[in-house]
Amino acid sequence: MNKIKTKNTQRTKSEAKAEAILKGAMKEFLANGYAATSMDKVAKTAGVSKATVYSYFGDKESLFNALIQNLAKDKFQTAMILPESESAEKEPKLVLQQLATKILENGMKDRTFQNFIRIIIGESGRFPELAQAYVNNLAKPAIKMLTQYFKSHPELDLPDAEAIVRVFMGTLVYYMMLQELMHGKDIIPLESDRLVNTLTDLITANKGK
Amino acid sequence: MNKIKTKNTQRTKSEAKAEAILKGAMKEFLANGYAATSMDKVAKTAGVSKATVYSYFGDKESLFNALIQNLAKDKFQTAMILPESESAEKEPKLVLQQLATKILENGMKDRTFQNFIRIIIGESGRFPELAQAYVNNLAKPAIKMLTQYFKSHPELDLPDAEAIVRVFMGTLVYYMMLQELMHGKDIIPLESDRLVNTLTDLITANKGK
DNA sequence: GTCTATACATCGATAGAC
DNA sequence: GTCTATCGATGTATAGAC
Repeated sequence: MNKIKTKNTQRTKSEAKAEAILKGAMKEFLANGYAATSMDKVAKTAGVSKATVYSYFGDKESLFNALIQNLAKDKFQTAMILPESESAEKEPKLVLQQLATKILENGMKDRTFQNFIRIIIGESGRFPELAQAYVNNLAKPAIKMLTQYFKSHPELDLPDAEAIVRVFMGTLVYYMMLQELMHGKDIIPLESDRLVNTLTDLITANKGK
Repeated sequence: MNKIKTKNTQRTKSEAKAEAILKGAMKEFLANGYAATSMDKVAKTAGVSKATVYSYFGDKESLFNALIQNLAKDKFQTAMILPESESAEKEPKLVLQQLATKILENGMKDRTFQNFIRIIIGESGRFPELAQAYVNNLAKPAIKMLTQYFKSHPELDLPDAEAIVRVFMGTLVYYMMLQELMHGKDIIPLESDRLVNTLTDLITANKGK
């Protein structure tokens, strides 16, 4: 039991240091991108020596991989918002409006998340596995969840739920991308309410046949 | 006249060399990103010495700026496809289907264009002016053109043409991004025809009131 | 004007002290 | 295990020959 305790303490210490390194790596990589981030900077920001960084993560590429996989699996999982439990009884148009508004609100203000998206896309050519980690851990669950919602509301009369989900998500992502990531807010302004209203109207219009 | 001729010849030569440098810079920057591209590599790919590159473009940042602005203004302007002139007489649903299909076809196969998008987004935090050049020269004209089309078809009964355009473009861009840029093709497959059909159906459904 | 050669800083990674 | 010190390679940028 004493042995176990000691072991746990050691592991905790190690994990604490590994976490400090990951935290420093996050700040630097998200701010400067992969190539422009030096291991010296990561070590200094993490408060350890460069040799310690290497002893924990092997090399720069492995550290970057560990960081991004970690962010995709843990940190930004919360970016996916589920329709609340009471939503089953509410009007679909209202549920979708609230969902879209929440997604936009969360995404438009979170600079860290925006930098995460920037680096994932920017490095998706050179680190395809990291882009796929994003797809698997963030995009795919969100799509599945929304698809399930649409399929559970046959009164919406949507013949292709999977495709509708892409319209829904694509509209919101493209808006965040143009207005925030690409700094288009003042060049091509558009109120988010107009977008959300138009989008949810299109989906719930019911084609009146 | 002789003087002028000489001057023109000189300028042509200079411009030819500047073009060669830009061509080399394009290959390297689009393949490796900004930070990971060295001026040595650019010079070698362009077939000139490094000093010549610096004498033409000052420093690395200026060269990158010149290149991306050039690509946004000239090379990828063609990525924007106009509805054909006869389209005024055709069914809107058919026009939109053909337009969406064309946009997807052009975007999904063009690796150079995909790398251009990758670097624009990836560097949009550190080079906001370049992201805005993309918005001004590529996104904004496309949006304006489509908005004009929707406004000229009142029978579609679209209360907010600007917002509808964002839905249209966003759906297509998000699809290209997930399937191609982020290598999600095999993880979350979806036939482009289903997407295009669903999208154009939504817009032309006419709400049957 | 265009080249070669080089200055000077910083990179990723490791050896060796403790 | 974690540090300091340092290696060789490579980066941006420029000086000087022609």
